Amino acid sequence: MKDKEKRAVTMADIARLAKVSKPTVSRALSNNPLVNEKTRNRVLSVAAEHGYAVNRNAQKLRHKRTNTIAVSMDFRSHRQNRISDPFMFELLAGVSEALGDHNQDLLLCAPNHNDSAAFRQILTERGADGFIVLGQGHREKMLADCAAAGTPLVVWGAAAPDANYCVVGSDNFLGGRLAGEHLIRQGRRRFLFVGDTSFREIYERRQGLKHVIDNSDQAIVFDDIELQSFRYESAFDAAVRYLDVKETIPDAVFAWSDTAAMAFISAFRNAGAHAPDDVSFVGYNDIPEARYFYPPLTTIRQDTYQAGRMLAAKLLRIIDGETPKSATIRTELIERSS
Amino acid sequence: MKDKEKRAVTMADIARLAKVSKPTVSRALSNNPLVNEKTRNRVLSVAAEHGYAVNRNAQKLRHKRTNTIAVSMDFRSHRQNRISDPFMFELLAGVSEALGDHNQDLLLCAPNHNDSAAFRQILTERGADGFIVLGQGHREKMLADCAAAGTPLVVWGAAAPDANYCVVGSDNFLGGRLAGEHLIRQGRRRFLFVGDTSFREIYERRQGLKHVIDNSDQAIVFDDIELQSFRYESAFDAAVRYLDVKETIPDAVFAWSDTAAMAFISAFRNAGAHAPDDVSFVGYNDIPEARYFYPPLTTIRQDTYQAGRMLAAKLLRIIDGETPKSATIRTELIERSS
DNA sequence: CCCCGTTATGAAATGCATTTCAAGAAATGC
DNA sequence: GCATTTCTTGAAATGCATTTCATAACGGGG
Repeated sequence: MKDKEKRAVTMADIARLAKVSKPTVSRALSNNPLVNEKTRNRVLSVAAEHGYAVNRNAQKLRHKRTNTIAVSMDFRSHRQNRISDPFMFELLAGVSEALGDHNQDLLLCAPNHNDSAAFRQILTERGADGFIVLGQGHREKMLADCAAAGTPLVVWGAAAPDANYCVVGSDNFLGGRLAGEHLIRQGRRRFLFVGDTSFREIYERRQGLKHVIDNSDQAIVFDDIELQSFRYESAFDAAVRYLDVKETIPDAVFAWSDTAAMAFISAFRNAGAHAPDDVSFVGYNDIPEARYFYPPLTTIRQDTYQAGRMLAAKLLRIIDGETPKSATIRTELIERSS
Repeated sequence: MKDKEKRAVTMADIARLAKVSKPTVSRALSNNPLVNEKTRNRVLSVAAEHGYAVNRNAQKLRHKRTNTIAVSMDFRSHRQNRISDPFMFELLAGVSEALGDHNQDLLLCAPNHNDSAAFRQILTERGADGFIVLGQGHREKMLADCAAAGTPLVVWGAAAPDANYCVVGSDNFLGGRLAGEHLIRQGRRRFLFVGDTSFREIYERRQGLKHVIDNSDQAIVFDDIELQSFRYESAFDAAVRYLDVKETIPDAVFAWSDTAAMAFISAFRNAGAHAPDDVSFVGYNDIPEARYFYPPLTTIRQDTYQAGRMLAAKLLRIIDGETPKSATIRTELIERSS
C-alpha cells in the first residue's frame, strides 16, 4: 500500500487520461472561464476519479504567493518555561478560523530569533507570505526592522506611537480605566497593579488605572508588583513574597491577565485575604475559566473572534500592497462577583 | 523598499556572484563534503552577505519530503462552538516543541472533513508529509481508511483494540482507576461520572472508575451524566439540570476533564454542595489552572512534553516506513485538597 | 611521461504546475 | 462568401533547487 503513492498522480497524467494538455487541466481545475464547459467537466471527473490533487509546492513555487501565513507564537517565556495562557489559545483559534475563511494555510512557528534578518528568513525558508505575530514582547525594534525591510506583518499587542507596522490589540488604556473605575465603585482605596510593565500593553493598562486614580477625588494608595514572567507560579510566588513583606494588604488588585489574577486570588486566600469580601480583583482577557473560578472573576474582555479576523484581514491587505492602520478591538468590563 | 524583494535573490544569483555553478552552491549550503573547503566558505559568505535563503518551496518540490507536519486540531465542537481547553493548548505546545526539535514545520489545520479522501488530500494540497491528529473524536473509521490508504498519521487519543494506526495517549483505564481509588480512600460512596462516553478515551476512563467500584467491598452507588459537548457552558448546564432532578446528591464526581470538573464544582457550589467538604471532585489533564482553582483540583496528569515528543517521533518513523506501536504516556494522580 | 584513481566542479535533466504566446476552430458581421 | 472576432487549446518557457552524470584537474605509481 506504500507503492500506490510512490509516484503520485500528476497533472500530466490527468492531461493524458483526459486527452487534453496540461494547461487545459490547470485551467479546468482553477475554474478558468477560458476552458470549455464540456472539457472542464471531463477533466474534473477524470481528476476526481484518480484522486488527483494539485501539488501545492509546485503551485507555490510558480505563483509568487504561497497562501500560507506564518503565525509566530512564543510557547516559552524568557526563562525557557512554557507559557500557558488560555487567552493565547483563544487568540490562536480566532486567527486559525479567520485564516481558514480566507483560504490561507497556517504555519505555526515558535521563533527563537531576536534579529530581524533571521526572523525575515523564516518567511522564505518556510514559504509563507506574511507574519502574524502574537505578542510583540520586547521585540519592537526587531519588528520595526522587519517592517522597514518590507516583510508583511501584523502584530497582536499595543502600538508604539511611532510604530511603522500594523498592530491590532485591545484598547489597553481603556481597559485599565474600566478596571479602575469598577474598583473605585466597589469602594476600594488601596490599589495594587500586577504585571510586567516593560511590555507595552501591560504598561498601558497600568496607565489607564493610574489615570483613574490620579483623577479621583478619593484618597487612594497605589502600589505595583513587577512580575518577571508570564507563568502562574511566578505570579503566585510574587504574591506570597509581597504579602510577606507588606503590613497593609491592598483591597483592590488589577492584574495584567486573568491567569495572574487567579494566582493572586489563590495566594491572597492562603494569607487570609478573601475575595470578594476583603479584596476585589480584576483580571484581563476573560478567559473561559474566569466564569467558573471562585469567586467568578471580574475581567476585561477582548473579543478574540474579532481579533483573529482583523489580524488576518489586515495582513492580507498588507500582502496586497496596502498599508492598513493599526486598530483596537472591542474592550469591555465583564463584571462578576469578585 | 518593496522593490528590494520584488525579485528575491536566487541560487543562480549566488552562483554567479561566487563564480561557481548552481550545484556547487547547493552543495555548499547543504554541507555536502564533495565541495572544497575554500569554495564552500566563499559561497557561504556570499550567500550570507546577500541574505540568501533557499526557497523552501522549490526544495520541497524537488525532494519528495516537505519536512512539514500537518497538525489537525478541532477548534470547534460538533455544535459549531469553539472548544477552549487549556489542555489542548498544552498538547499543541508539546507537539510544536517536539517538531521544532526535529526541524519539522508545523501546519495547523482545522479539518472539517469527515471522509478519508478529503482528509488525505490535505497532505498533498497543503504539502505536508504526515498528520498528527489531536483528538480522534468520532472519526476512527475515517482515520482507519486513511491509514489503510497509506497516509502517515499518528493520533492522540485511545487506541481501538484493532486500530490499524498508531495512537498515543494516556492510560485512560488507569486514570479512571486512580481517580476511583482516590475517591474511595476519601470515604466517598455516591459516585458520578461526567463525560461523553461515545469518545473512546472517555469511555475508558469511565470503565477504569467502574472497575474500582465493582471490585470494592463497599456499597457504592454509581451514576453517569452524558455530556453532549466539550464546552464549559454545556457541562455547567448539565450539572444544573442534574441537581435539579435528583434528590440525592453524589459525594464523588469524576469528570472527563478539568474543565468539566471546574464547571461542575461551580454548579454544585451554587446548589449548596461544596467541595471538598460535601463532595470530592477529580478532573483529568492537570491543566495549569487546576492548582489555582478553589478548591485546588485533584486530577489525573498527562505529561504533554512526553506526549508531544512521542507523537512527533512516532510519526517521523512512520514517514520513514516503519510501523511503531501505539503507546501510552505517564498517567498519574495529582492529589490536591478537593 | 603515461595511466589511473581522487577530488572538485558544471551542464543538463528533473520535480510539477502555471503562464505566455501563438495558432487552430468556430462564430459573427457585412 | 470573405474578413474578422471570439473561443479553445496546446507548445514551450518559467519558477527554483537538487541530482545525475560527465568532465576537468591534480597527484601518485610505474
